[in-house]
Amino acid sequence: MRTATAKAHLFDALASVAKALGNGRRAELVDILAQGERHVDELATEIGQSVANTSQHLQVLLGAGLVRSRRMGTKIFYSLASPQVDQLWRMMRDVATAHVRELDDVAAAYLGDRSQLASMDREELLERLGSGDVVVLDVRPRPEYDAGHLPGAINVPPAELARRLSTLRRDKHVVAYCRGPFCIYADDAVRELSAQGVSAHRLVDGLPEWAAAGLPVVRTGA
Amino acid sequence: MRTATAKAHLFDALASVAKALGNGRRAELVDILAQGERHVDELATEIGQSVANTSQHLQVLLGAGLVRSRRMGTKIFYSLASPQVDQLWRMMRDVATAHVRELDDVAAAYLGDRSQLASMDREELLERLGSGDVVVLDVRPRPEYDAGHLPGAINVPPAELARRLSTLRRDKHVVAYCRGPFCIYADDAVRELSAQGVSAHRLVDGLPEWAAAGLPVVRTGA
DNA sequence: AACATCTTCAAGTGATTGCTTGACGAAGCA
DNA sequence: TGCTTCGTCAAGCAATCACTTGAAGATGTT
Repeated sequence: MRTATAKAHLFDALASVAKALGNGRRAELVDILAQGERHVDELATEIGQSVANTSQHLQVLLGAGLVRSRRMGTKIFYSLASPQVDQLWRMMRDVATAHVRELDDVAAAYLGDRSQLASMDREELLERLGSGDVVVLDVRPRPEYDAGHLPGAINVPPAELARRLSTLRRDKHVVAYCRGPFCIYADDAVRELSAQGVSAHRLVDGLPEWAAAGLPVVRTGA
Repeated sequence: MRTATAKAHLFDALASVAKALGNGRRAELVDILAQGERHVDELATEIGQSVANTSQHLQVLLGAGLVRSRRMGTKIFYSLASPQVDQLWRMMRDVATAHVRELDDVAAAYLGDRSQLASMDREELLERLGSGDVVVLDVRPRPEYDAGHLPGAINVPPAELARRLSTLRRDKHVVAYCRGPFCIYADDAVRELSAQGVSAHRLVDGLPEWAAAGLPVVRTGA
């Protein structure tokens, strides 16, 4: 076939998207950027890597076209190139959940035992929001909350969990959410609240899934 | 964070799916397996690699849980682990189409200029199928046709194109399809037919997209 | 202009990847 | 039992990857 190498190049180009996503640190970055734009320094802290290494991972994502960057003063903010990328990331997670052998084990090792953790899905939360006896807790870093959160949600960043949970009113039912199904922040909040005798549930999904379902999202600035 | 490495392991596991897809040869394999199960020897020929190398790529896909294998006599057949994997592959292609810079160029280098090529989408084909003046041509290797094809489609494997196209009846309108948007077989057929003065169109998508749209598919054996 | 902050770049490292070659294992057939 | 076919395994090699360290750019502030 005259075009054998051309065909190879084409499929290499198609696979380049997966190649860019095919690294744990870059997957973490995409998971964070699915919440909204962040600058390099924050991202480096979030994924526990050096700024230089984080920057290089971001260059790889940039090269594959999965993210954009824009400069704001000395900081450079990265964001997903489109909602399509978020959708791809979520589907990849679903496939991993369904098909990757060791996923249950490593998830349990990180998240702990969720079987004792009260959870709630979107439908139930929507119902109970109407009755007004529910407080929604956004357990993500401030910039992610600002970039978009559930209507009426209160932000309690993970770093402030211990300090602020005790000040929460105890007469209402608490539903906590964070980044998504593999994010531990809401788990921690629910465990802490339950230990204090507060009725608390974990929303099974995070903000990206809520937004992808076409449900309303509030932006702090706007 | 006590769980920093546990978190890393979790995201490594999630990224393992993308890692498995992140190679051009493996992407080709998935694209072929999306048509139906095939054995190693055929797959090696299709992607133009040695059997040993193809086998190793298949082991990687197997390790990530993206494919299954079953032995039939001396042959071992591989297939996608679930329709979800096909869906992921299609979404990845879409993201690449939208975001990978050089994709247009490498696609053009392999596929040639499609702007002069008459094409037809699913809706139009469905309409015209009712009127009965259309012949549907399945331009894929025989095993893929057998694994599932459009109702009433005639199989003309790529290797037999030149020999069989001239025998086709010329009083009907021909619509050719193959594996999907980046498959060249239908292009070749349409070009050849057009050169012979036969009215021919290329279905914009392939069989997997047809099946994913919930449209009827016929299996040869059943 | 000098300095501080944030990010990228460049070079170097050990580990992994993609391919080759040749040997080995498993099933079917003579 | 020996032969054939089909696929995997093992070793080896060049190329790439993920991370580190230290220097260099770019912007904003003093």
